[in-house]
Amino acid sequence: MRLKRTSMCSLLRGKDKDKDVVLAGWVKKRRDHGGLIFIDLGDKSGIIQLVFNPIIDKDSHTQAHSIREGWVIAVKGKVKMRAEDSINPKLKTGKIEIIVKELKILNTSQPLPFPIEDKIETNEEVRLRYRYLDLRRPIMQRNIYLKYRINKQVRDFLHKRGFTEIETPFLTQSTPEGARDYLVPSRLSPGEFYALPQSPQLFKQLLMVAGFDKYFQIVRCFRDEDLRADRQPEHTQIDIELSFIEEEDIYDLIEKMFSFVFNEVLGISLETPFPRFSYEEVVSRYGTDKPDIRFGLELKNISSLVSSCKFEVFRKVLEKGGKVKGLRVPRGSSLSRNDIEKLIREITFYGAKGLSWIIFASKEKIRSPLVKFFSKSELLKIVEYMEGEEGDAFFFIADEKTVVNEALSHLRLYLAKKFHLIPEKTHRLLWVINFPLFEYDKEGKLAPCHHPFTSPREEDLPLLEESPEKVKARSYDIVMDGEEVGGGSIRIHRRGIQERVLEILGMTSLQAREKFGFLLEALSFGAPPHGGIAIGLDRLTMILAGEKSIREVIPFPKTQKAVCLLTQAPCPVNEEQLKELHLKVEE
RNA sequence: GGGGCCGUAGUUCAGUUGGUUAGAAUGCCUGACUGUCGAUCAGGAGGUCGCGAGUUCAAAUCUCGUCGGCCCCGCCA
Repeated sequence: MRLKRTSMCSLLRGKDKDKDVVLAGWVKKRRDHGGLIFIDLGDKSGIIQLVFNPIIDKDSHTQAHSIREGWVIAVKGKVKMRAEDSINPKLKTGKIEIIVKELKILNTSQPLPFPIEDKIETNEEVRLRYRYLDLRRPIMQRNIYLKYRINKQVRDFLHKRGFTEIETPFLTQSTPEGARDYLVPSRLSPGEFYALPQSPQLFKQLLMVAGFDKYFQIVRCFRDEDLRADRQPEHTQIDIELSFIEEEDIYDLIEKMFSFVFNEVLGISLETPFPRFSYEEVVSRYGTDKPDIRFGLELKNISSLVSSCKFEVFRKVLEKGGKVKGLRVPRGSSLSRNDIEKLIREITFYGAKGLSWIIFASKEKIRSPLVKFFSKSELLKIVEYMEGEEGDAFFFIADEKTVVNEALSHLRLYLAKKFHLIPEKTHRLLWVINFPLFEYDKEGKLAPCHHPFTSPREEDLPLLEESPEKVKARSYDIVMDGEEVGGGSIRIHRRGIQERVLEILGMTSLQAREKFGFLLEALSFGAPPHGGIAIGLDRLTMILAGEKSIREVIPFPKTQKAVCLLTQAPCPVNEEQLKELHLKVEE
């Protein structure tokens, strides 16, 4: 006989007393007193206590002895108020319990490899192998629901504003630049491959040419690059593109969208507009293009202060065109030599060769390796320039510009965590704008800062020829709590400029036509001015969930070696499959 | 490609200078128990010390290699 559930476990309350109900779910806990048996029954709503009493129903009580954690059962019973002294304030359903009259065991379970609860110390390896159990934990359910709610609010918001969700292909063409592509061999075209999209970039531009005007898609993107805590081979993007717009339209739209979503999902109201910083400014003040501005510790350039000092390290760096920058740690004078050694180790990963420091306990008590090279008044001058007070510590790095910035921005974050300077549950969003259009890569080649379809600023067009590195892009990043959560640009919509940019990037017109011919052609058929943005849904969810890894908000993520521990993908395939695809595997 | 941390019972960990039968907590199994909610009490089972080789009278422990997980650099237009 079938028991059809009448309520979710955790939705019952005192007002339901004396009701007959049917509940179904997982056995979370069993407390067997021989006579009475208590079982905590749980589902996605939460848990409720069942009471098995041999006097009420001998059969179910006998069966309940054999029930174990993780089993799936359905029960029919009556909602009863608990006695005053046996109320459990920890449960939403703690004032009531279900007196079981009938029990049906729907499934048994092996003993669980780890407890289904929030605070577990289990290895991630084990969690990933049994991901379906890991996902049963309330915190994981919360994360997945959170992502869904964000997803849903974004859709609602964009829908209300006249956007249309349009799909784009997953089997598409490999692009020469950017990240490595995931390739898919073609059976029907021997020796040829599709690529999984790194983003729907070109297709959404084509949709603008097609006149759809306002497009969005919540879409998977693929990149075959090495993984990190905030990077997975496939991630989900909120992809947006509009026609006949400018930067301000995007800022306005996205600020409204974030405000709406934050308010609907978390009840947080955001201050708009978000502050805007130029690329140059954030790099100078924070050493990175994705600063966390929830705390200070800003970088200061002391190059001019030390340009003629006795300290050779500083002088030589400056002679070679490098920089000396530093930051002030309020009340940092408590740092020990050991702590400082640790800081030095931290920055060496970023290529910094050394760290200079001043421990400014008081005007009389200054500890620093620089005392050998600087007079006391010179040191005080530096402290004054850094706006220091007694009890502060100061750290300086001298090197070429990028090393100084990267090392100091890392140091800044490290110290902020160490001194608990980052306010919890506070979010700060900002725009980074005025990026250069190009930058030089390691081989000294010009590469796009954003991507090769980004429009240069109109007024910089003349610079494109003589000094392309000075051209500013019409691109923008949105940064939240030190994470880049999105970025986009106004695109090039005129064929001539697009051809010119590809040429500057070192592509012959033949190569350009081969790879992007369809785009160039599309631009020549009345492409409207257009632009857009892509928001990283996983990163956004991660931050809002307060998680440190993107894997915590992706139901079935991959390990650092891009392996799925649950399914064991990737795996070898048989000869026949390879043959069909015209592939041979090299030993 | 490189650096760091880690791998011992189902799980989380301890394991001293290389030395007896590798321990603890929790989980699991059996039994007792009518108001528990971290139930309690009594008893019990459970180990390829990731894998391989080497050094040694003797290896969880030392060496080399290898596999796997995490963090990071490179990479990620």
